[in-house]
Amino acid sequence: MKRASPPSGRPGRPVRVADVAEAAGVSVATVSRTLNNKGRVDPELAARVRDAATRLGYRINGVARNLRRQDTQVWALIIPDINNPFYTAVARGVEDAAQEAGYSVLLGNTDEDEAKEQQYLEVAVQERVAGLILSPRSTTTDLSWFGGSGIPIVVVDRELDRPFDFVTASSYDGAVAATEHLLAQGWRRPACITRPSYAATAEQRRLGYLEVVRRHGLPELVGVVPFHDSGLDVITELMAGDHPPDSLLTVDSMLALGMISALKQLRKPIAAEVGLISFDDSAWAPVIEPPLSVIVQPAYEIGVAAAQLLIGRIRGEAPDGPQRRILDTTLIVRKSSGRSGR
Amino acid sequence: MKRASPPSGRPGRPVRVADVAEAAGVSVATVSRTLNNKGRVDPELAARVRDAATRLGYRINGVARNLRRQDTQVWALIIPDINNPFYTAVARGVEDAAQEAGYSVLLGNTDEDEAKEQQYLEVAVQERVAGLILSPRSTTTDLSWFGGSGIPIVVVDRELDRPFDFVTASSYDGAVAATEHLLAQGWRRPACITRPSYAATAEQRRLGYLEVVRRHGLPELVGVVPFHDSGLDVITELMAGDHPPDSLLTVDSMLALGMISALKQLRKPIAAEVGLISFDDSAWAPVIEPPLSVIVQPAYEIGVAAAQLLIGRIRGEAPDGPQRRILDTTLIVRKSSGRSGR
DNA sequence: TTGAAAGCGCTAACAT
DNA sequence: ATGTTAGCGCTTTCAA
Repeated sequence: MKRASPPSGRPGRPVRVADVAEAAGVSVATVSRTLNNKGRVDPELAARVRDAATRLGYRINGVARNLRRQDTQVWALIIPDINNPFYTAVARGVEDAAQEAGYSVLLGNTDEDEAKEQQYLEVAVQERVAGLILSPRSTTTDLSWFGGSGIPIVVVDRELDRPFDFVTASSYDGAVAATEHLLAQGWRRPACITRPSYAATAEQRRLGYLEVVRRHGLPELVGVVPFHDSGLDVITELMAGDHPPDSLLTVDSMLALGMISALKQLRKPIAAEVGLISFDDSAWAPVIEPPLSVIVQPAYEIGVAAAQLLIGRIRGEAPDGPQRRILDTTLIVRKSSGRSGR
Repeated sequence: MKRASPPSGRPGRPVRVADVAEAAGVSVATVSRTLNNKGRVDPELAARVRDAATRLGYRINGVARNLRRQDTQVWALIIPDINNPFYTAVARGVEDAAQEAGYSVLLGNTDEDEAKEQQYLEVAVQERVAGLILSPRSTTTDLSWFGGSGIPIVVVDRELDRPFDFVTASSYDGAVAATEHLLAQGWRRPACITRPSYAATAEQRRLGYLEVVRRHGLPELVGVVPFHDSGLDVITELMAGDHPPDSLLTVDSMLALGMISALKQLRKPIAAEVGLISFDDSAWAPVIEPPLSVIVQPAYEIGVAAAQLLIGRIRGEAPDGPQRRILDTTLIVRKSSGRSGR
């Protein structure tokens, strides 16, 4: 099969500025200036250039431009797992805002794996991305070597133990509100089903929960579920123990699903016998029976805010110190957290 | 705040091969050869080079490498919407396989918008990506101009009307199986709730459904729901009509959720009064009441297969003509499609 | 306003 | 085995 190639120019090879220049009868400098709308250029010449460019099907070589300009139009977005609906939404927010500002985004999933995380960071520097948006695996993720690259970083969702621009939702407040809501519904033994504490958000939620139960002199019931696990074992054990919880706060939607299916298996009807509320809303939450009460994080907006901070840094318009944007969570009361059938 | 910079080298600027060469007391060629494991190089010199590189914190400039090699390590993945769990899974498959083969992926969401799609295609050529994986908005998406770029393309999920490497699940067969399953359960008036026909998969599913109802001499009940709509209006109208369906086949999970919530509103209990089966499995499908019967597409595997085809093309190992990989769908019978309470 | 030419950082052909 | 150097395609001084 013959390889298609644009008219004129070197056969089988992409068209270059030089080809356009030749076709338009001008110098490469004029072509560059025209196509970039930089400096003054005679309207007539400009027209000839544009005409030649479209005629030849010229597409600028971004790699060469980037090398020359010492700059790229690409961001890296490194997150734990795009399959988690929360991160999916964050990614959309980032992507939409990036796109609008003329950037593209390289996506990396770390799967809570430190090696993968470092590998993606490596790619980010090598590709000389214009900026990085990172949701670190752990509060202690190593970015020391990355600092020297001069690439601006915005941390999302999970905080680092070093100061960076940072966007997240108020996990602590959300957990406090959720726990208090459970108590207001009449539950007396709420438990918090959470993730390993190296994830900053999970830890904040546990702390928020703890604050409330302590203040009320209630027992501290915490179940820690590894990532990529829905928590069946943990809840089964908790329920079988001497002091089973009467209600549950889960820190992500996967855990909520895990609890729903576990409680069904344990024949503990939700709302009737055990209250349930979870972080993160999703399309199915209002549809299931009983509808799931949730604390919503503005995930899309978190992504957008991160993008905006990054743009500020890239343009050098941002203030010197690290900036923080803590977005509010919202409590959406549906049926699962209520106390019915008693 | 002073900008951190690595020891030695030009202050405040990234370390280059030349800096490493100088520090190691060798030529740039030797540095390049060492770091790329190409050609023979004296072990002692190699050691000095590696030492200097790590000492200076050298990170290769991928942009320069790409320009020189006329090649990149990046793919573009252009899909309708990463928020759709099906595409999320495809993206993970692509990303994992890409990563393993040493590529990174640039993500673009088109939102079924032709302009955005063309814009991302433009970015892909400009960045001279090594390959493109595309789920086109429409069977007629214009790729004529893209062909000349020489960038290999693999089409996923939705077929194009022109021949390209293509990976999808057998939508037609899946729809046939689902519809037959509905009939086997005793339902007599299955309807197909689908998407606009320019999306090739939706069209295949409608056709599969049609084949079965025609063969059985049953009425053809089709509701077409625009993208980004859950179908409440369509189902309400269908149910209020003279010939309401007694069961539903939906072509994606968002539609399934739409039907579930619509049927609740219409007080038509699922399974008891109307059967439901949907394309695409999800984490919530087995958990809801009644558990949702589904036709599963191997979404992750579709992504992986697309990546493999792409790698074959890039390496020039693939056969000349376009290749097709049609992966099987699987029927998972749960409760929603059964006929209970009658 | 336009053009000539340097040079971004790297690899690879060529010379040693 | 090692070094020298051209050149990838572009932008941007600088000179005309």
